[in-house]
Amino acid sequence: MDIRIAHWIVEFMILQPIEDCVVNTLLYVLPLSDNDLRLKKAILLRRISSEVSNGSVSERVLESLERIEELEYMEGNSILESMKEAYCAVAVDCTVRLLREGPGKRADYFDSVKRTWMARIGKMISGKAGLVSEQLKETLAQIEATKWSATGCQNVLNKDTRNDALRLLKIFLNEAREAMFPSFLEFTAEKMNEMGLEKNDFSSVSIPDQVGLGQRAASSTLVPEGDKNSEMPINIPTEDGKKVMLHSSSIARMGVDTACNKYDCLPTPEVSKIQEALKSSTSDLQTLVKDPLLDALHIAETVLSNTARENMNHKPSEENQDKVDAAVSSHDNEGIVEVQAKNSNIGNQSYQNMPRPSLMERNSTARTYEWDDAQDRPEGSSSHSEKVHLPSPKKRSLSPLKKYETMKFARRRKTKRWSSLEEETLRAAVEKYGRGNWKFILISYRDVFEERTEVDLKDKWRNMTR
DNA sequence: TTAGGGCTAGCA
DNA sequence: TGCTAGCCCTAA
Repeated sequence: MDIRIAHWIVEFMILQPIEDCVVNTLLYVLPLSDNDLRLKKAILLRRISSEVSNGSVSERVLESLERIEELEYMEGNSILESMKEAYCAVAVDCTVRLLREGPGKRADYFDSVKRTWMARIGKMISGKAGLVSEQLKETLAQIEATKWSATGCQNVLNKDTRNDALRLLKIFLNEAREAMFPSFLEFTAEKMNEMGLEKNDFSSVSIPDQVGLGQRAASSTLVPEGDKNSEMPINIPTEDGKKVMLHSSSIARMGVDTACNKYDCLPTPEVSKIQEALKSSTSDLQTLVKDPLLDALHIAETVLSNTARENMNHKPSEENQDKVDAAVSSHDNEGIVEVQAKNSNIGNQSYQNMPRPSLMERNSTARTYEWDDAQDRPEGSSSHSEKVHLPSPKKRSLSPLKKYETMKFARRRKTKRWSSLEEETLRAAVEKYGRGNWKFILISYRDVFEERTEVDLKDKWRNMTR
């Protein structure tokens, strides 16, 4: 699948109220680029949102917030105040949680204070990171004081830090989602609706390869280096038969200013100059280099005509074995089937008295040819000396010994019994996702079904339900 | 990718 | 020898 399409799908799905395992599966199976900062941010927000919906707050949320802060910094965006507050509240809750778990965890608490506050946040303050607020500094001082004061500890314990963290995280998530534009798919659908396009018109929307990955965000920093001058349009047909060209940068601008609806490729003098230079160098190249395709076509025609002539002059041999050899040496598949069928009928009497070969043997016998790049024609052969020779592979029959070697590689997998864990997982997965989604189930529980295929899952379910 | 027919290895 | 779980092949 095209990476751009994968990004559009992930970006759209990640904002939908669907289960995390579906999102995880999408992230696992779809080809994703590492350049789309917007998509990264969406994934991090989704991760935080999942934790919040589960009512849990962990240091993973802290890490996600820090990574979002890095992305915002890379995009040149300012940090939301709600994000700073949420970060502070999550840090407090992560630390106080250990204090609440009893005296036995007191050592862990001080360790957490050291890890979460002294190291992580202290480093951020010294580095002037965007998440640092006055509130955070004050909280740091209070937390540090609890290390030496019993009353300080009690004050911290009296606070409902969990709810504070969850509440502030929710506020931040709402603001962050509002700050982000609609997903590309939603945005495109909305724009097409505005243009009065029918649903069926989507099929006629052409999306060229050069359209960037998630490049519709406001900041031009989302466009990877090197792609900034290579924007290609998305052609969207309108009701009157004309086509509206949406450029990735234009789409980005539309995200900011939807009143702007006329777009073109960066009409700067520099771009025009480069375009002219490219056109000039292309024409120079065309005059210097002869297109090899024409020669290739000519050679192909010659080979085809020679082959046809050769087939017309071919005389069938008298012996049956020769018929088989002819079939083997022929490049015409229909010829192979036909002559093989004849041969099997010819030997039918003796064949009936023989034990029936296994399916594997039958298959390997029927297909026991191998490709050989070696030229089979003797050097200096007068009949072929004037023909054009291309290094094409040829089929040749194999000796019985060779057949056995080939069969060895097509041997059955060793039977592996299903463990109770595999059976239980399969049963639960079918209950959850339904029968028939074997590939999806396999990917979702790859760690359980380590050496299984989707067909194995299907077969096992068939056995279990017999 | 899935469904279903058919084959095979392993076991009682 | 018969049964069956697991595996393979092929059509859709």
